[in-house]
Amino acid sequence: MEVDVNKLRHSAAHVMAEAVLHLYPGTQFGIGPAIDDGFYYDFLLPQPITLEDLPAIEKEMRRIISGGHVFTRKEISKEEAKKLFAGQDFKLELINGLEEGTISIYEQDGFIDLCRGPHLENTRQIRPDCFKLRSVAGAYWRGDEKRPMLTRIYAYAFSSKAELEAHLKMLQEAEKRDHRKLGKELDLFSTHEEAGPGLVYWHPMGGRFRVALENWWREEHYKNGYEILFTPHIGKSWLWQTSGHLGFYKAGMYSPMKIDEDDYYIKPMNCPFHIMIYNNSGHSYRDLPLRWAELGTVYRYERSGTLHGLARVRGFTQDDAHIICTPEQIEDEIAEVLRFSLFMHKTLGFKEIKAYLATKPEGDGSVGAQEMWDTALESLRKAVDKEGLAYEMDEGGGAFYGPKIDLKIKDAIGREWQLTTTQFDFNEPERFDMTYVDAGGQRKRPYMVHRALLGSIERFFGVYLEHTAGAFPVWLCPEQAVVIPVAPAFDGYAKELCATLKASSLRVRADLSDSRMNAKIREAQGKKIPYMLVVGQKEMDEKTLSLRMRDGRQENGLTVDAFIARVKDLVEKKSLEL
RNA sequence: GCCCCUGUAGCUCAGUCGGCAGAGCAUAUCCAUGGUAAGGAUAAGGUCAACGGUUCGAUUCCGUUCGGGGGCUCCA
Repeated sequence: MEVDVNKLRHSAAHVMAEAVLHLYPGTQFGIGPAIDDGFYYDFLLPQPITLEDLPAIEKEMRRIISGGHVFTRKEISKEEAKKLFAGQDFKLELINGLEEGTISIYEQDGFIDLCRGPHLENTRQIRPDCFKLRSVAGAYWRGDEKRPMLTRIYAYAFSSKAELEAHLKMLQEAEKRDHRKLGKELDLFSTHEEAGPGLVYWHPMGGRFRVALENWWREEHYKNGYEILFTPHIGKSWLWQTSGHLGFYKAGMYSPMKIDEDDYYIKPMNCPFHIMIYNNSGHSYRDLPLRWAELGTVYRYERSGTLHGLARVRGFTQDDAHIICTPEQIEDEIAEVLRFSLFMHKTLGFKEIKAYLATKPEGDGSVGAQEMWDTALESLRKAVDKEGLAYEMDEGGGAFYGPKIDLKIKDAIGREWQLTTTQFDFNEPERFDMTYVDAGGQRKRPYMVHRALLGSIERFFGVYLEHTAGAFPVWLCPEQAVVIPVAPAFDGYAKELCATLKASSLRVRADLSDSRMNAKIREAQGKKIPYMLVVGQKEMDEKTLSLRMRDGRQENGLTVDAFIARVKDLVEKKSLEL
């Protein structure tokens, strides 16, 4: 029988709480909700527990489940609830936050928990083989780091064993694709604790990928009416004071360095520099829109515990741009950014893309007239509609300085990643007094929009490594081909072939090491090189090559020209095929 | 930053219930005339993350620091 997976997860969480209480009397209970792939429960335990304690909890859960206990709901008064949960400080706090008349409790096997429900009818409906305790983690009570740290136990749970197994398999696949692992295996990048954690070193092969990507990025930006800027890495405190960053972003910035009595800060963002260029001269409405892009490397303080491979680092290069335009232009400009972003994602092979629209935060901390927020939001909404994008609203999720729209892509194994972000800025144009002269000779305040399409080059590289499992499309491959002679006697022809291909701008190398051909093929397969060009007597005589592709397909007797033409065509089209 | 786990050769990992540290891959040298995912031999390679403590003796036990991993918070 089909059971509601959310009910199941939530019910299993209660069972886990009961099991934990049996094994660790005196435990205080936090909350235990259902999540995307299972559930968790937060506890304040009388003693620390580790991964090794999970099997015992799981066993106790199975014992409880097999008891066939009924989940019963009861509605009680606030007063009763307080009595019932006496000594459970977290529960009492929750109860205090609830309205009288809305308090319900659920009981199974004598274990009572404060809960809105709904739940399954019987513990037996939780199949013993469709959940699995995953991990222990610290989690602050109500996500607030000033509150006590509870112990959270995570679990996977699905309505069937098959689904659980499929999920575990996906996780295994994710582990294989882990960009940190692939980065090491393919010798693409590294970080060095002794030289500073969270700072990325791009190795030669990672560098080739980056150059190919950035060259394309620049080309497309010029095609799309952008200009490319280069700005300094540090700026005097005046700049950050004026922009407001020293007020609202100080925690993300590094301590200043002193140069000739002035404090200079390394940049966490590129925007103030772009504004300096804007304010360097007067502007007419005829100049607008201005689209100014920069692959700008910024540095931001991230707490040590949050650093993660290429996904969260302390120095990264944003594919940043600022669009400065008139109110009349804003709608077209936003639509254009979205269109450009979708074009890039699709070229890179991402098919599913979703938008998230964040609106004005509650309270009076935000800047900009209500009218500007409304115009901006309207343009964002129209743009997503125009592109036929699915979107979700994030009410109150915008920054204090403007609404934003983020795009998330789905990768090859179904995970979502945020790459593109587009944010209105009602703050800096004001603070820097940016103006243009309109058709009537009036000085007006322009709109400014920040946008990053790939987000940061570092994070994008990480995401793309996981998406492709390291098997990049030919146009982005650090090494597109490797020439493999079947024996040392053919090294000469291999070198000659390699030189010819290089002359045609292919990224290629000849493997003249003293390994045997089989080992060379294995090595090239491991590096996910798309083409292995095997050459021996026959190829040397005929001036051809034997082509082995990384997907295992093979074509013999290809002429050199035919091969070059084929690769050039794929590169030209940014094809995802081999 | 906080909670839990963790740190042995370039990489992946054994191991020492406290007694001078091991394998495979990679590297170097030599042998090998080889046709689509590992040919063979030899050698070299580690102050067992750092610092402090307990001990006759610590890589092993304890503590601190610094990394790494899973989370919390934040975000590109």
